[in-house]
Amino acid sequence: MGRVKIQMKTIEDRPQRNIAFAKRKSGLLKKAYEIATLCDVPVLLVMFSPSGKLFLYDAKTRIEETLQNYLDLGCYVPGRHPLPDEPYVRRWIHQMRLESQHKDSRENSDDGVRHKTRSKTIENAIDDCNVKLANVEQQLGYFLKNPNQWKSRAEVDFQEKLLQNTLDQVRYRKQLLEVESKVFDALG
Amino acid sequence: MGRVKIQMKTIEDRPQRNIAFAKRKSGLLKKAYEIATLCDVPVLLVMFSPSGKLFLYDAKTRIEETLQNYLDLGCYVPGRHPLPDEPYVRRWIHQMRLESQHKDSRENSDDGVRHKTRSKTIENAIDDCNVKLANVEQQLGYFLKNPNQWKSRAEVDFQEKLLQNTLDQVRYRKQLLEVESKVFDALG
DNA sequence: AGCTATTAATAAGC
DNA sequence: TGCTTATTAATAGCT
Repeated sequence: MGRVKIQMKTIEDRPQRNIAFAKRKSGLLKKAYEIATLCDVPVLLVMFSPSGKLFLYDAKTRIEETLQNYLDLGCYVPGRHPLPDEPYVRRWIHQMRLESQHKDSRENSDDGVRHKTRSKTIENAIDDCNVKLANVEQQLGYFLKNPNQWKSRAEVDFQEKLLQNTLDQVRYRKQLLEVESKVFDALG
Repeated sequence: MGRVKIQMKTIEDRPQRNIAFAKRKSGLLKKAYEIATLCDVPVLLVMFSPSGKLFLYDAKTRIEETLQNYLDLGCYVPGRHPLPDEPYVRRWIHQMRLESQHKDSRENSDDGVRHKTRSKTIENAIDDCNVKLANVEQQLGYFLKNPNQWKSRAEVDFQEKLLQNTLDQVRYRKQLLEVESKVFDALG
């Protein structure tokens, strides 16, 4: 939508490409904001400029908003405020999860076919998934807690193995779902 | 850009909201594709429909392409670590984000030369950390707000993609460290 | 899922 | 870097 129609291929001229990125970046961010606002849905947008700079848009969910507020109010600057009440946060997160589950079970209008009636097998698979989730959270927590240790080779190796392990678990989960899905379709 | 101008607030009528989402989703995906193509930049777009269905657009990053060959499977390492401490993690993320913003305000080169000239410096390693930070934050946020959505195949796929991405980044970090190490040895 | 009247984004130019 | 404007592109309301 400019003076001329342009071809959809990489703009060779670097300065021109940077200009196009700058213009379209703001347009894309605006569109992301608009759909998130109008439709009340979570949206995440990650872009890198031609020079490698990171640009993020993250339409916050209630959970993140409230958690962020909680942190901003009392716990942002280390040492300036009492330590955060972690048990409270955990209870609260748990509550939000329950509400989210309830919400999901009520709404099903977009694609109609998302989940058929759930079998016992799939119920068990969900339990299994929750166990994996806890495991993943543990590992991710370790990963997040030790940013300073990314400096040494040994620790990077360790992080790599942890992540590989987690990835393997997710892939295993996917395999399970594929098999279960086939069985479920065959039976129903 | 319709018959009338609309207010930027959540559309209350559910069917209308779903229609708006469907239309704008395709528009946003197209825009994401266009900026990725025209400007040759990595773009990741994640959306959830009003009913919770996942939509993804992921233009391959250069880093992922480079590391595509680097895929040798690691071994199983069971992790025994304390539970993640969300408040601490979020404080840390917030702090890193502020530092990153401050850093960005000092630099404004967007000319596509940064990668080459600074590829082996500590400063670049810090940039790399900031990229990791953003991704890890998204992962943590996803884990926190979508634990119950691991039921569907699409979302497990998404988890896999996120984890693979993080793993690739750690491996990239390892490569950097190896190069730096060699340079250091060569100089001293 | 298609169709237009409109509004919105943006390619060039300044 | 940012503003202007001729054009193209997206989309709100209808069908």
